[in-house]
Amino acid sequence: MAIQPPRGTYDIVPGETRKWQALEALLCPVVSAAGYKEIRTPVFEHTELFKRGVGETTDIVNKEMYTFADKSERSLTLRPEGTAGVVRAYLSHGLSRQSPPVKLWYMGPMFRYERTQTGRQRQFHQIGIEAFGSEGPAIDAEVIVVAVDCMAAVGVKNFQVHLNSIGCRQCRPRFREILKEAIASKRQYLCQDCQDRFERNPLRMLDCKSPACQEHYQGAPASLDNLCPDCLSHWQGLLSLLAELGVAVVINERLVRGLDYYGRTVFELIADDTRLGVQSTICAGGRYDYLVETLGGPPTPAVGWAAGLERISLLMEPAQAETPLTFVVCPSAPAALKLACAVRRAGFSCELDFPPQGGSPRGFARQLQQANKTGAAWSLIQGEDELQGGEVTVKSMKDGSQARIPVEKLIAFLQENCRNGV
RNA sequence: GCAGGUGUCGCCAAGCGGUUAAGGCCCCGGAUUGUGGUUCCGGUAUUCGGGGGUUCGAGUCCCCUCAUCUGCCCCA
Repeated sequence: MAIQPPRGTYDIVPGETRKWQALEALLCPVVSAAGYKEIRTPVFEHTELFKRGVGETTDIVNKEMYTFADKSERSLTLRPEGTAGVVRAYLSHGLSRQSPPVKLWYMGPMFRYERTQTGRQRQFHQIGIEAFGSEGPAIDAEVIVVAVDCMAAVGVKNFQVHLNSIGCRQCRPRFREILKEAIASKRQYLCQDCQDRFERNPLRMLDCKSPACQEHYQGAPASLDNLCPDCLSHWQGLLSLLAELGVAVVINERLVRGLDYYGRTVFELIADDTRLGVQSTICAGGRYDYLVETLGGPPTPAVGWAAGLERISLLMEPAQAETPLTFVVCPSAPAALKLACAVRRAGFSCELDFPPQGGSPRGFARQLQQANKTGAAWSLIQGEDELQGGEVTVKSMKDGSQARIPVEKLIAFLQENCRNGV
């Protein structure tokens, strides 16, 4: 084939759209039940929003953004994640003046200029929730439980909840220094990336994938041991709430997260499944108490997460094909369409035959063959005879039994014999 | 940005320098112009991702390019 979609993008074709519809249908009730309201924001924003929101030092901003100038030379960027835009909208619409907490959810495409591989593409989809205005650990716990419930709703089972606290404005700078001091003597043995991180973002050293680096970090100080009293009590409060709620967590003091705006609680849902390729994180989030302020709003504590729908989709079974309930078999195109429309308006799905390109109308047997191919449960046969007498023959495609009834009784017949529409 | 793998019909796939490019599925048509699912018959690639080159001759060898996959980095 000559014509391809751009690298990293893909079409969701009819065989797969059902799965996506199912994903949305399954997830939406979970977040709604928890009181989150859907918000839809633009897929592109001012570049500056992401630079300030996500952080200048992050890879996302440095090398992964789809940035372009519009015809008025404004610098715009296809959103690489959802939180910055949601916070912007939250401020744009004065939602910060609503009684807290303000709880929002979103779902849609995100864009990151990366090399593609299993579980990673340039246009991908996320669902996420954000809770603004509550500081206590209870809202952290709720947010995490909603994530766990979402996985249950879509049938994803093999995952762990990794959890950590990386401290706040008070204690993080101090911890950063403690960490640097502890590592300083080993600095020359670290990988190049970690040597850079040492200056720019020391915490990121801790989740380096290099086994050699990890060796050197054995026994390195953990943020959990260096929390200020407030952060410590928040952390302990969260742990006991999650225990109370029966959410098993793995305390992972190496968990840091890539985005600058996180503080205190950070967590990831990590799946163990080869279908994800080398990827494993299906949902990630945390607290970002300074982001609203950073973007020009009032100081507002906030916590949320985003989950990758493609990755979740990889863990789900293929959806069942869609099949019409009935299929009209009739030599007269106008009569066939008329009958099909009547059936459809009564709430039953109905298909009929259309001649292929360059072909002549299909004969009786061929139309029945089409009916069979679509998987229809019933054929509504209206040949010359039936048309004459204002009748229709209803044939079960399952057992071949059939009955000839007046057309007026067709809807009643379907209502009686076919329970749930479809 | 880096490292490997792959690219022959809508899908799977043979072919590995020599006249007209297997096969299967799907699709289309017929056997069967009022009864499907089985079966049988027939049809569908001037062309092998694209461009150069080597050769009497290339899908088959070489070079470049594009796309795709897997991994690194990073992330959902």
